Amino acid sequence: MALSSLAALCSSPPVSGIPDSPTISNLNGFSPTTDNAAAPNAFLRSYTILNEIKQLHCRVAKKGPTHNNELIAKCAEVGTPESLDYALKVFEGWNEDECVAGSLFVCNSLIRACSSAGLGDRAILVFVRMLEMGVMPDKYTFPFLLSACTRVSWFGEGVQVHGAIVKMGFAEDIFVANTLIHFHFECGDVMDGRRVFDEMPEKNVVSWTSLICGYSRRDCPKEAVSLFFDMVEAGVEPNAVTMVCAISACAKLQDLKLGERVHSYIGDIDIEPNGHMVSALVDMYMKCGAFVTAKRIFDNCIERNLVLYNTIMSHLVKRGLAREALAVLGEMLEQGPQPDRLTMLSAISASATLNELLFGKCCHGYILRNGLQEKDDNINNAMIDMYMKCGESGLACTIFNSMSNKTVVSWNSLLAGYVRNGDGRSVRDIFDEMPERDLVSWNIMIGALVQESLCEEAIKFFRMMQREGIKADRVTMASVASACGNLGSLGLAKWIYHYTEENAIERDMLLDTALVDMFGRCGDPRIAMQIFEKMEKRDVSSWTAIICAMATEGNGKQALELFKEMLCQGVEPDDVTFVGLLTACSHSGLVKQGCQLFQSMKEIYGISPQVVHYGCMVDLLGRAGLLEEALDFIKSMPIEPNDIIWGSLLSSCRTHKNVEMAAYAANRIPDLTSDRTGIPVILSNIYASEGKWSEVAKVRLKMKERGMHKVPGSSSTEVNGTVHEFSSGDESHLEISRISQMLDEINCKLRDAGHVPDLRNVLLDVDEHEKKFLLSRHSEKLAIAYSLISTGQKIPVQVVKNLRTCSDCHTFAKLVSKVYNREITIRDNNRFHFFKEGVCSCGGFW
DNA sequence: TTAGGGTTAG
Repeated sequence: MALSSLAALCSSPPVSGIPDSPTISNLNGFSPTTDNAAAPNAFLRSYTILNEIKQLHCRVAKKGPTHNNELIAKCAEVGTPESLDYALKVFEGWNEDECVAGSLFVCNSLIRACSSAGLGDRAILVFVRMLEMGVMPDKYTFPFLLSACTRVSWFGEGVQVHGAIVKMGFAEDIFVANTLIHFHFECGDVMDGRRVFDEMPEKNVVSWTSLICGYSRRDCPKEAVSLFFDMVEAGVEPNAVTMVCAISACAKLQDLKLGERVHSYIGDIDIEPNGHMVSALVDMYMKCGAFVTAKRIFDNCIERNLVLYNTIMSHLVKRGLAREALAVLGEMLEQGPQPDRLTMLSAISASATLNELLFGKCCHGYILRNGLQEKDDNINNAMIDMYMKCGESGLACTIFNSMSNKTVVSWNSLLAGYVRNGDGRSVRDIFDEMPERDLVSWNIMIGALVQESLCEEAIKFFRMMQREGIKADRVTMASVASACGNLGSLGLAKWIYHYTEENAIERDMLLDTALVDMFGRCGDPRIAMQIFEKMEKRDVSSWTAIICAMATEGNGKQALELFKEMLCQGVEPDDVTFVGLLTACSHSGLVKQGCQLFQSMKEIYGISPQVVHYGCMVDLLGRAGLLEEALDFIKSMPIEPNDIIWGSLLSSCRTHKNVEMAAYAANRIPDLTSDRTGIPVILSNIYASEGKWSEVAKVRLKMKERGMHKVPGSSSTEVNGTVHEFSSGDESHLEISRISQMLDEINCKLRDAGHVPDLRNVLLDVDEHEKKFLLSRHSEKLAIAYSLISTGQKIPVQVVKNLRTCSDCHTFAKLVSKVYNREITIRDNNRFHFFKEGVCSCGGFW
């Protein structure tokens, strides 16, 4: 469809770069071209009246000044800026002789015309001038005048007008009071507006409607709908305008049931739905998620006006149905009405979603030819976004630089574009350069840092944002939760959760899913489950997050149960769901179930396994000790196994102490220098644990030659909000003597309980006594000992380790949990271990 | 004479 619309959208084919400059034909303000083509009758009428004005002007010149009143009234009737300018000039030249009967009518007409044309300041000038000339305003003057004040946001002047109304005794006039309600609500003075309504001796449908509309527009849609029912109760019958206001309030509340209830009144009171009402209904049903009803109302409406088209288009784009939105645009281009700036806003947005650069450029051309960008910064902002999404940062910058009024949205669009296109340096420069930063700017930066896995930096930015007094929202908190999940700090996770509750941050599926994921990764699957269970709506990401939370906990059975429930609820799994499921099986030794799931991925769900899924399978078989099967699986893979696959097999060889296969796997890794997986370290550890020190020396020499270093083991634990970090054999902690004493006490108790240290975990060629000492000072042991001496009996010990925990530390933690009756959690670089009463949740699968 | 629908960036 996009291409068929191109011809209609472009008067000339687009060229590379920015299309031609605008050419707006202008004939005394009336353009006989496209602008008036949609409303030929209105145009002809205006044109006829303009001719009449010209004739009148000739007569005035001949007959003298008294005909000026007639001239002004005619110009006001035309209502264009040019005719009004002319009328105002004539009005300025008024003298006292011309204050004849009928001048009040002329003044009122002129004020009304200026107000309608958006020339509120002129309307007020006319009012001042009429007072100077001694023409006394009447009850018709004030609604026009207040309306003018409202339109140009001259609230101070409006309040003075209110004073004049009271003094002159027009306050009880129903028309004047209705306009006052509207005026005060538009100013934001809800209380004053309400007072006017309450004090009215007599109210009509317009009074109620003004109040309902006022509350709705002032972000009090609940009150608006409640007033609608009060009005019905009071026996005042709603009209079409009331219905539009009430429907619009339901749309703001996104309350489908309420919307349907209000909608039903249209039938009850037998109002013929007009264009305004249809647009409001379509908008309401779309905002309430009733897409089918909205579409049906749109399809059934024969006389589709501009606003209706714009409403449906913007919602289609928001729902990701960009092609359908462009199909609606195609209909408009064929049948009218002519697209305006809001149509083009949606069209640009659709082009951006679809990556349709050519179509986006055509929209740009149309916008320039019709001068739509001149009065609307949003259009330029949307075009910056569109060009950025299409990867054309140069064109986006050209528009940005050409803008005389760059708003924070323009800067944010540019910033988000650079984040998307991966230019990290520019991102920071732009952020620092921004004259003003709002919530969205900070969200873009925090999101970008999380995307780049710079999670500590993301948390720092969040703190900076708080210091600057910017209040976080659900988007901020979802990014922060994601950062925290990567860091694995349960203390921070709890703080983040508490922060969202304390600050009443609006919760949605995105934030809830991020919180579930965060608690899963930070080792509290119980809280993850509590949040998940309370979620009203869950998509595939939410289900995947809870499945992964169960997987890291080692609760494979529950992960599989959740998967079943997810399928029952009609949610289709994706590739990430299967990573969670296969990991869950792997961590729980559910080999058979894992193999079945892997099989079903392609056969039932049509998802082709990627290298990550093959990695999970190698892990699943390897952990269960099925090393030969794992090797056969690798050999049968349809894709080339990478270092992660071989690294996974290597890890299993370490656990199950198969040195020969480890050497075989290590030799399959094409380039040991691409050390993302710590493969040489694992290999040297395997040799060391078997006492093959000459092999260890060879691997370490290779590592040294290639400039690679073993990452030292380090564990951290959080005590009273402070993170304490320990490396292996670390003696730098201020309380090291107490920690050592505690470790000695623990070791005695464990020895009494029959524990024999597994010295194969000491990867250095030293004597047995030294080995025992080194083993007793592994970083996780130091962290556990410190936590035991610094926290109360009931507080669980939480340790995060950067590498995989060794078998001796694992046994140590199990026994400590029993002897000291304390729950211990260790999150290593692979999974969680929950120790309680001498048992670990991993069941030996690590 | 008064009151009404659609708005870009994370």
